[in-house]
Amino acid sequence: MVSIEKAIQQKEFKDPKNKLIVNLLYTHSYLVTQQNSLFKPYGISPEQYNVLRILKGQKGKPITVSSIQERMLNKMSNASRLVEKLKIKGLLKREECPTDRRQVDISITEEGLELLEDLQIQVDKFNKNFVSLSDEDVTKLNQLLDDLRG
Amino acid sequence: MVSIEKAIQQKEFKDPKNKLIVNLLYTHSYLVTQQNSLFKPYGISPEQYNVLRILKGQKGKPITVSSIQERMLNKMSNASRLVEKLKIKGLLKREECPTDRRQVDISITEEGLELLEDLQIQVDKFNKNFVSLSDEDVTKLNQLLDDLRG
DNA sequence: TACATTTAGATGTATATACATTAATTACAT
DNA sequence: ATGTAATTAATGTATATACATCTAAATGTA
Repeated sequence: MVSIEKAIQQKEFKDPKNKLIVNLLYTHSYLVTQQNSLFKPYGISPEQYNVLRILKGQKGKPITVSSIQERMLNKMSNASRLVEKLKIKGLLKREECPTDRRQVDISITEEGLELLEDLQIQVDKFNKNFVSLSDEDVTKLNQLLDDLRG
Repeated sequence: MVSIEKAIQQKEFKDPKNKLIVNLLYTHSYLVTQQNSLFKPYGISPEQYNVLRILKGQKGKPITVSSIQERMLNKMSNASRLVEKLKIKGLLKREECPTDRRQVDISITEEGLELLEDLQIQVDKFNKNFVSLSDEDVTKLNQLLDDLRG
């Protein structure tokens, strides 16, 4: 195991709370770097995957850009631009909302669903593999992260 | 407390390991959003702060760009560009390394140190405030994150 | 020495976040 | 009904990551 102290060549932390902030930032970066490798062969980014997952969860029912935004993991994501990228790739379609012409109805295409079919399997595999803690530790870690934001 | 399920409007997760991945991504985003507000008045980004901290830790001894890179929280950071931004702001200086003309000696300026003086206090305050868990829970959380990468 | 290899740093491009602003449309209040 | 406010999505700009490529300089070897 590579300690953070070693990874960033810092002798020690001011206190455990400061270390926790660094630990979160470092662990996130560690995760995301590996996620990128996973997604790369599929031609989409983790954020674009997030959008596709949201669309698939709609089970055919269209959703607006702002609703996608609200459901994203990172609330600062720019759903409008991510949607545009995915549209160019043919993974979703955009239609004018009939009841409100400001809104746009977004839904996943057959191609989008096909891409997810394989990719989701790989993501699940990756997640299972990445998290090699005991069930108990996973639950505890989830709990503590929830508490941290509490 | 806002559960992730509510925050991203997802009914449930496939399993706790999948939830943990999402939890990490979501908690990170939650943290970074608040960090950005903290740094904004100081005119530097969290990443630029990371560079300045590394330089301050050198206690006057210059350091190369690649060494900065190695010590950064996100190993994919582009230290060369971050250094350039900080140089423009007068917070660090770049000097040609006498023993190897490929390398560049970076060191923090008096202005950089002055900026850190106040900012570090605010960062410590923020961290203490952000992490409102018990000492025991902080230690446990640090441990579990370490294990996760183990 | 001469040439190939490696290393350090800079730079180009694509993607994404952060935040402000704009245009079009809808809702609301008078 | 009309003017104002609010909402939706798009867009502009700055910062940063991700990854490839380039140049200059150092290193290593025949």
